[in-house]
Amino acid sequence: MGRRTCHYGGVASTSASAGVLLRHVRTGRARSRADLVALTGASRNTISARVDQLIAANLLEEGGRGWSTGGRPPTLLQFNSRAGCVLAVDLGVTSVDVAVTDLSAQILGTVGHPIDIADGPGAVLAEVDRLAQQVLADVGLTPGDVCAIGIGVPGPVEFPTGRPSHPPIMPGWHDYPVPSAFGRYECPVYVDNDVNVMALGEIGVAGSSQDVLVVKVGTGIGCGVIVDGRVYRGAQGSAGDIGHIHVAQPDGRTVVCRCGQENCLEAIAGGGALLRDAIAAGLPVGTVREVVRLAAEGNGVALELVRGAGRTIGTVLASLVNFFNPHRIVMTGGVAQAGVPLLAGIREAVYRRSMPLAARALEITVSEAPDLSGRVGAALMAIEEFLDEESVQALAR
Amino acid sequence: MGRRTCHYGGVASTSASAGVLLRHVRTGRARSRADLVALTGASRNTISARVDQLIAANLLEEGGRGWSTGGRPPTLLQFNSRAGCVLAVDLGVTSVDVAVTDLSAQILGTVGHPIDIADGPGAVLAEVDRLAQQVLADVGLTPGDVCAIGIGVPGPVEFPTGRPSHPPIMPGWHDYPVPSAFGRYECPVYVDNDVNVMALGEIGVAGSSQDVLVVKVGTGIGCGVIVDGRVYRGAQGSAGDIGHIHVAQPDGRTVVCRCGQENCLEAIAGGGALLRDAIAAGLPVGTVREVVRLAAEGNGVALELVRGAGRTIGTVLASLVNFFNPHRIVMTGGVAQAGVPLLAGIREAVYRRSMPLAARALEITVSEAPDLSGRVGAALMAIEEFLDEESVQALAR
DNA sequence: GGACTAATGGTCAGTGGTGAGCAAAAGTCT
DNA sequence: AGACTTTTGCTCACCACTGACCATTAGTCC
Repeated sequence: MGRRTCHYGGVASTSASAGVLLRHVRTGRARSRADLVALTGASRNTISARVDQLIAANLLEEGGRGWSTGGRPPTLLQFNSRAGCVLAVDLGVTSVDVAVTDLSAQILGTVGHPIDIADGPGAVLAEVDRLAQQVLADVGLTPGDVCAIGIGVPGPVEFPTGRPSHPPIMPGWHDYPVPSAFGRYECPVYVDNDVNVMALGEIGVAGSSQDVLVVKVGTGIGCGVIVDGRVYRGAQGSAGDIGHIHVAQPDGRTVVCRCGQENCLEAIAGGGALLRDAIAAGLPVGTVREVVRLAAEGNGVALELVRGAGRTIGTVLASLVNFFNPHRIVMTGGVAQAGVPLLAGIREAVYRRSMPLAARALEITVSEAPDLSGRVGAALMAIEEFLDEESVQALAR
Repeated sequence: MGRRTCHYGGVASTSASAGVLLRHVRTGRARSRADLVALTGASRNTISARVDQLIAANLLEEGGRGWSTGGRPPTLLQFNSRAGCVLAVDLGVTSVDVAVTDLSAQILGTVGHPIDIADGPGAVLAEVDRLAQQVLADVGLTPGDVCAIGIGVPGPVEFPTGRPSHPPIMPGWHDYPVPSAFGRYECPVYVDNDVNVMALGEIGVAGSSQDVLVVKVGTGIGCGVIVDGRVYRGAQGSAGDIGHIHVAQPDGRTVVCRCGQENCLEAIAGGGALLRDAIAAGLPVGTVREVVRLAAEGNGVALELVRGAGRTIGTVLASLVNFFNPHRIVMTGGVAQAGVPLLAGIREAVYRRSMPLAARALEITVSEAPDLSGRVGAALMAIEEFLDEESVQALAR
């Protein structure tokens, strides 16, 4: 999601734009026109007119009456999440997942396929398109029903244009105009870094104006930074790149990272490192997923490996907690599926080394569906951006 | 400065509020009405009316004609920085500096005095008031001329109320309503953490919408975090508290910090540590200031100590650069007066351990006046907040 | 049933910003 | 000198939002 600036001037500056109203209803902050009046401070008049517009546009529905608080009960408003659908693409290094969701990011159908990101944008995006057609057909929809497309890719992206920007692990993708590959859907295409996308998925429909870190532990380690409910990107768009932060090994060991540096966080505690250490410990595993499963089954060695990774990640997060003082940290990605042992290691390190003021109220959790957050986040990104543009159009009418 | 939210609705939502126009002129982004039209997108009509209001309020002045670009030359607009004055207070642990500045944060007069912050708010603020009266008299102004007061204090502050919040090194100050001590000035009083205040001073008149870290190395080490030109505070307002981030000592030594933890950044590389190490190395010094002076004079031992501190700070900053990807890092505080050797150590560590994408364009500098940035920042905070409130009033008329 | 209350709809004058159009001022370019 | 350009001032129709007012609806409370 792009940094949303305050629109001064122009059509979008209205005190209660259609997009804002929609967001209030979608997030459940508002259930009636009266709620919207209270939330936005706009006049009943304005709200009424806008809500009528949104109902006419089929984006809102009236849904019966609510509880009375002494007088006439409110007419409940509902977001019509079936007003359209979006394509959500979670592009990984070795696989891609494509989902069709409704406008509430509820997954209607999904399909995955192994790929090699290094095959380049042409081949990979053709495969994505094939999967999209397949999953659309599965749920009985056509390309014409797609309102927007959201794509998360494993590398930095110049968000406004949807072009990857010097991605280290996506050879051949630099500056490729990803949206152009979906021209035939005739709808907006939003592309962002997969971690940013996941972060959106974890904070839910944007709006919780909080400061959150979403840490993805997969093969590598990355972090989505949410400042006041919005994705923070930094100067070059590389904020949250915590995988190559230097970590001191207590035993003085040295591990060389794929980036060439020594003792990077992800070289010690990432999924690749976990697999390597599990094999070295004699566990019968061939993938990270298997290590995580062993830990989930209670295998002592696997448990200790995961917990150790958590501790290492926790030492880095402890520093970031002091610096960033987030409300919440959410763990996601493949390794996060291990759940409890990872969390235990992280909490151990964070609570030991962060300042009490910042750590006391800090919530550290694991994503409820680490394997889905990429798709859900991509869908949410597409929905949020789409509805904002839509709202401007609604106003223009 | 408080997190400035996007004002939807109400009087302040105008596309080009007086405060915004003023800021454009003050920062030099706009020099004429035409510039303001181009910058804000508002109509000529609106801009003209607003500028007239501001001129009537004596906040803007017309100042001759500018260069022609082919047609009629613009009438230049100037901010009238003599329309009032502000009090800027830089409250330290062992001393306080009070300055009177004009509305451009130009210092008209200043005076300092040793204090002990532990004497509590009553005694200390009485002393501040005495100094304020003195410096006002020095420059021929009266309390009635003061438009606003800005105060930086060495601890966390609940900004909206101006009350310190569990400050670890300000015994007796918790929840004390600092602004109430300046009631007789009958003007708004803004209180914030000294590091946040300094950060404001370093980015200049707010508006450079950039992401910046302002690192203060005094007795302790703290960091002001600027996100998109605004102070970032985090969940409990303790963001930027990097002094107690854990640092691995290469030689395995252990240093106990005043906070009780081991190997905190400021216990190894703060001013106190620098003094301790300088004395241990046999240098004839009694204060941090003297160590810094020796380094400035080219003393080899002092130089190496400062550079070493820089390296240690740099290892922490390297992690933060990866995570935060700032445009710029500015060093300030007493130790930063050492300049080159400190910077050399920091750059050495940062460029070695940060990701190239984030480090390449990163600017690391030393404040131009580390000893003044507290006062200038406090003045700027007061001015910015005051002019924003003023602008709302101007609109109400 | 009657009084009260909250949610909503509709009307209408008032206000503030927009954008177009006209005019004047004060330069540059040929 | 005359054409052109840019900046600024002024007027006016237009539009969106506000706030006041009145009316209706559909509940609760007594």
